[in-house]
Amino acid sequence: MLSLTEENYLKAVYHLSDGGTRSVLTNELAEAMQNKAASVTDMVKKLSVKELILYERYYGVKITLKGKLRALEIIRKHRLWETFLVEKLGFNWDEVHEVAEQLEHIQSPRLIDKLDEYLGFPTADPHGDPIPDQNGKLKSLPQVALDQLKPGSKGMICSVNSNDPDLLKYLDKIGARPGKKIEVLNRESFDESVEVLIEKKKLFISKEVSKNILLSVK
Amino acid sequence: MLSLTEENYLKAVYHLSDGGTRSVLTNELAEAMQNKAASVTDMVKKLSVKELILYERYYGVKITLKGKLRALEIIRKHRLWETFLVEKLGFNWDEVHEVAEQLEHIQSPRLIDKLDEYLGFPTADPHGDPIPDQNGKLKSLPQVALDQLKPGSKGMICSVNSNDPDLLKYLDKIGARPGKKIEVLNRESFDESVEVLIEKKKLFISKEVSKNILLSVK
DNA sequence: AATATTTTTTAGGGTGCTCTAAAAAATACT
DNA sequence: AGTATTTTTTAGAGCACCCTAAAAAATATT
Repeated sequence: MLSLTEENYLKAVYHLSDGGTRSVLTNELAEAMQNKAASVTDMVKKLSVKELILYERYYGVKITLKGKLRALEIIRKHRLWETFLVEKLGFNWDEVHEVAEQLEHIQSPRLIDKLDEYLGFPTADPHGDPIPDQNGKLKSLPQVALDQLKPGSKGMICSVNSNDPDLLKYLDKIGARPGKKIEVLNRESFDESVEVLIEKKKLFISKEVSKNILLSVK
Repeated sequence: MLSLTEENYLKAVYHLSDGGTRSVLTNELAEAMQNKAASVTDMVKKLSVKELILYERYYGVKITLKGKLRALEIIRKHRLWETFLVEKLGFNWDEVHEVAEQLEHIQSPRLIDKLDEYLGFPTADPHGDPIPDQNGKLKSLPQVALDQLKPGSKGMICSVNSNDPDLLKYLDKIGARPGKKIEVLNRESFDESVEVLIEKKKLFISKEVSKNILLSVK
């Protein structure tokens, strides 16, 4: 049984390590959790006793298989709740993150499986992020960030790599939602902004923003 | 902003005082919260500073209007979630209490209003208990416990005054669910058990159980 | 390579909620 | 009324999670 705080730390480790690929440093985790480094050191020791992460003094942490599965359970809940909020309750996709952060900690395997069924076993949440199944399996297509694509490329927005409400509102306003087709027209050399075509409308997207838009390309 | 613990204490005070009618003693609250009396004393001091209850040393606590409204918000959330679990997710009415105890603490007025709307603004939860509206108003009909009724009386089960899963399962098994019509046939003098008719079936209900079945009678 | 800087850890402390043991107040008993 | 019992409160302490300040280790600079 993990405390709410432990769950949040574990999730942060998972995300910061890109799903267990990289090691995560103490200060990164402190930044993400909005805590001081000293507090992080305490917590990672706790999680490492529980074998959810591997902790080596001065070298940060790696998530274990056990920890990864536990983190994926939480992410599964988060993304199912987000889907529920948008699909059933009529929330906008840019308004659900905060509430889902609370709902993801509800403890009841039955609830989450029933919710999954009620939603028709969705494989992606409203932001396009894949929803892990009961076993923690992710159905993820390869994704490329918009700032990596050459002019001429076409693809579909499949996820937005941010929870910043302002960014999400902005993307919503310009029509850059998951599921939308997008074509890269041109890249300006002076600021690396990119000109794209979304639903027959031309628009410019800054380098900063384009890094957060993930596409699937054929 | 109340902590999870404060919310639970406040709710207990509301329930134990029958909605603010009676005073609640420290030991009652300790029993209800499964804590020691000393811990209760600490907490009631906190809640009384926040003006949610009136606390007088050695004489227990009374809930204030402010406290009552706050408690009703939590109860509203609890009952709306229970309704959701039964109506939408297909839970049985005897399986929802525990999960609703968690869900009731989710902080998001928008969520709860949307949920209310999604459920069609229900006025009673699956146990027949009234759901407070946004202003804390309860739409409650006068209710009588089954053990108070004379043979010959007819009524409808409108709520079951217990969260004991075993009792709820038992009532579910014998068909004594909220909404069911019921007629009192006879009362046995030796053990005060009562013979009733539910959906054309005769059955005996013990004194203990009959105290927890609340009816509305014409 | 020695020194300066940055990162991380340790040490010690604070708050929220819980406990036990002892003291104080209220209540019950003779 | 005076004593015994029950209830409640106070005092002091523990655990989870957070902090600051100082020490230790790693890294960067000259």
